[in-house]
Amino acid sequence: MDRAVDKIPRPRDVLEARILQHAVEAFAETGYAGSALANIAERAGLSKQNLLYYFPTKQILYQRVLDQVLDHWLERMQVLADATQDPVQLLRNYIHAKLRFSREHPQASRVYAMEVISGAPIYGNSIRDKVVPLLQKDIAVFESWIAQGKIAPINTTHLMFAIWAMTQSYADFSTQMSLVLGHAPLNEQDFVEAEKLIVEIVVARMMAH
Amino acid sequence: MDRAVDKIPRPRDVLEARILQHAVEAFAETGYAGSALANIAERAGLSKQNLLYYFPTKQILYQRVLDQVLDHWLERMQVLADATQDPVQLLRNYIHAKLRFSREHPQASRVYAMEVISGAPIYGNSIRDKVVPLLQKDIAVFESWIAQGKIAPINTTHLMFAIWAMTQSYADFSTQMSLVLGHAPLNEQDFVEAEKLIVEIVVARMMAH
DNA sequence: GTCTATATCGCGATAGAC
DNA sequence: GTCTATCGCGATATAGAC
Repeated sequence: MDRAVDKIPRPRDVLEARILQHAVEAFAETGYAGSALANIAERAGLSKQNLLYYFPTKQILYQRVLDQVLDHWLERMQVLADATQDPVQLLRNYIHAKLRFSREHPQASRVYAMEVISGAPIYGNSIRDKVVPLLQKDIAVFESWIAQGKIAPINTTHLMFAIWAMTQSYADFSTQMSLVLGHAPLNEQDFVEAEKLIVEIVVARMMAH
Repeated sequence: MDRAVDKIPRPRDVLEARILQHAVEAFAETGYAGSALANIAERAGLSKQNLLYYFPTKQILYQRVLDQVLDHWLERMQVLADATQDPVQLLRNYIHAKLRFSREHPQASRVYAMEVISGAPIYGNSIRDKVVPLLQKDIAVFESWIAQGKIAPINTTHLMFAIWAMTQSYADFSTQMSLVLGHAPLNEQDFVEAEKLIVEIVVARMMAH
């Protein structure tokens, strides 16, 4: 019976969600050490002391932020699991999904990127346990396609790195891209062009013989 | 006459260089706000107060670090300027040079990446004045190749973004790559495989008709 | 759960002797 | 140029009233 009640969002849940949302923004803009709890609390509309009631330490808040980022991302990246479609279409869907995430949640991508660039001092264990197995699963899918002769042989691990890098960069390096393109922020057309190019160069190699 | 004397590295120059070197490492590991001057000074073997004699403020030190990173990088990236070679070989050289930089100076790449991801709050003007013109010049080279019918038509700007992202990621995301590959740090063979794949997928598209 | 008040600390930066 | 000493600030975190 308690379970039934738990399904209704209590004030605590919505408040925690609001704090987490503003924490993502802050960490993306100024990093872990550069973000002040007082500033995050102010954005979320409560006192710093009150924020510490919900998240006892800064590090716990940070880990919860990354948990949410990762859960959200992993949920959206299950595209390759659908084995009913052909490789090219699956890869299109995969690139599309990853680019959409970069467009719709750039701050989430940036917080994760900064953690990895810093050597993942806090979140390394979770990356090893949650992200790496998923990447390896996707790499295994590529391998099976090659074994079945559906695509040309290729180094699947580095292909995955390449796809990851190209899609991720439209969130992480959007500042630099905007300076090159002459407008900010990146718009829908930029992402359409990006997807077109990434799909093209990846598919061109996959179909090569 | 004074000039002749200046060519001999004075103690000040070598000390500043040593400080900058350790500052790059610190900023790459913990970011701007997360790095303490006392820690950088300790790495370099002098007192915090003494460090502040050479670099009056933390921000000045940080900008000098980025200046050095960029100068070094721009110097190495003049590959496309050589118009005597054919496009494919030039592009190979370009990718090779950028990957070498990621391998030999990963910390430099990471400091720059974190600054860009954060929205370039401190170094944005320098990026606009020094990096963007260079990228646009390289993009113009691609355009000329297309105009001359040497390579297949393609969105050159996003092709540049793609090459940048793929090569850059071998410095910035090496922590995650090491977890996937099962060994750290990345070794020479990893970079050979990376270069092979990046060249393949880019060239495959360039030669497509 | 939210508030006021405060403890405790590390940081960047400065002053001044030598 | 290097040293000792210290200022002033902002940070995380805690204590306790309501």
